[in-house]
Amino acid sequence: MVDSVETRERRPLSRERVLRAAVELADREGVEAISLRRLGQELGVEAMAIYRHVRDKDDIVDGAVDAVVGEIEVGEPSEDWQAAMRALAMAARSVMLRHRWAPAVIVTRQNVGPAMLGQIERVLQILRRGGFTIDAAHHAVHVLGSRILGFTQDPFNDSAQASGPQPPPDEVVRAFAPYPAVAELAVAARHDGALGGCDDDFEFEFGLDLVLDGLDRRRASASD
Amino acid sequence: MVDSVETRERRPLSRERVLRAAVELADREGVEAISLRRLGQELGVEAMAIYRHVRDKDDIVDGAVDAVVGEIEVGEPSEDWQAAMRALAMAARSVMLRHRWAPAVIVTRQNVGPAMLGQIERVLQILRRGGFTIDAAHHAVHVLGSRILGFTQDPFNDSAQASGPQPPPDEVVRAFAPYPAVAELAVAARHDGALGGCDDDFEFEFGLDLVLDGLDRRRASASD
DNA sequence: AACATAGCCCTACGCCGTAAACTCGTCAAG
DNA sequence: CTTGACGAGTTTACGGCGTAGGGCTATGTT
Repeated sequence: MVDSVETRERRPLSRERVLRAAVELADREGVEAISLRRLGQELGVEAMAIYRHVRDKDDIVDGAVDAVVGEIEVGEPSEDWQAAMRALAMAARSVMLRHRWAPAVIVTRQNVGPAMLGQIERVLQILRRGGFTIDAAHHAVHVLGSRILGFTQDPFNDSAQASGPQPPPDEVVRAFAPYPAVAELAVAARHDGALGGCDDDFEFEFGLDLVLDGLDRRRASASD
Repeated sequence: MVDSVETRERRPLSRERVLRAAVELADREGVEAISLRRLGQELGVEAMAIYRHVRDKDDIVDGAVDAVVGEIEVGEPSEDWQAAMRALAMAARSVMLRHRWAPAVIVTRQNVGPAMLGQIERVLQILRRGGFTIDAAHHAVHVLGSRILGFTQDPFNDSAQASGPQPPPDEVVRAFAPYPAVAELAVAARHDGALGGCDDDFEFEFGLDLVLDGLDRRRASASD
């Protein structure tokens, strides 16, 4: 006897499948359209079934965002760091244009998924290979992240803000094992700032002055 | 006979009072805490009473955001445009630090309230007085807006995206009457870009190159 | 005195996220 | 062949959400 329709066409659910559906739904109808009932409907399943594969709704949204960030394609980076960063930025932009809901969501959440960490790693490697000091690279990530790349809300926020008992350096290194440049930065960032994290005020003024300088240089340019 | 408690201590509601309560509530418990029932509770009133003074919930959130933007204090701007912009940016930052929920919300919404328009107007005046061409000022607003000032998602988006029948220039001018520099820009922006609005791609690359240039100049600096 | 209006309340509807208990097919151990 | 555990999915229920629609009352106007 043949399998019933239900049995045949219901491939088992999975985190992957849930997140993919969430991204597609957000692409079609905006982030607000993401709800468990709606997602279940989209997947041919009751809403609560989704909880087998996902912690809660935030986990879905964070996961969808990280999936989008993961779409940013990475070729072998050019030798010239500016060219490499430019290529990465344009790749990021084209992805964000495919998923217009994503940037706004990224800004809202401070959660940093693996794909995002991977991109930060890539940026740091490009910069360090281009001759940036750790500090300079750190500031560069802040400036690039928020506006240009559409990700980052620095990953060390927790250790920085909490100011409670900080994990020992080697534990930090282990947590960031697959991301050596990020780990290097994480350790370096603990030595200076009073709280061991980023000095937000400094990063803000760094970016501000960078922009003001750049604008001054282009002040009189009239071409569009 | 004395007034009942209800009659005496219930000053009439007003849009002002609702928005102020919304800002305070968001400051205390985050934007998500803003709900009509909760707001009513906060104001000593049933939820539905709020609808007499406000269109809907989005109107409340947009209004709260604009109220926050309106908190940015503006002294007489310095002669030096860089100093003036720096002062404005720092003022904006200090306000945003008082209302940490605001920047993320601003990014989400493309609604531009009067306070926000007023700030854009101020920025444009500073820039034009500093010798910027209209075009250069336009690009500068884009670069400054999203990261540094925490507002702007350009105000001409509608006319740019819609690409339907555009209102005649004089109508645009009238809509922006209290904001002469904005109006000037709005008219200028219609002459060039294929769609009569901003060329998003250009703005993106402009900001990108500005940042890359600036970073290159600071590449080797080691101080934090 | 008659009525209009403003300001607020009440009820109800269809959404939402999620806790808890259920069903049911699969499969290994006895 | 029975039994029992287990995992995936379902069902039900709860409290909260935005808001449409209508009702009540106090005040002001004529």
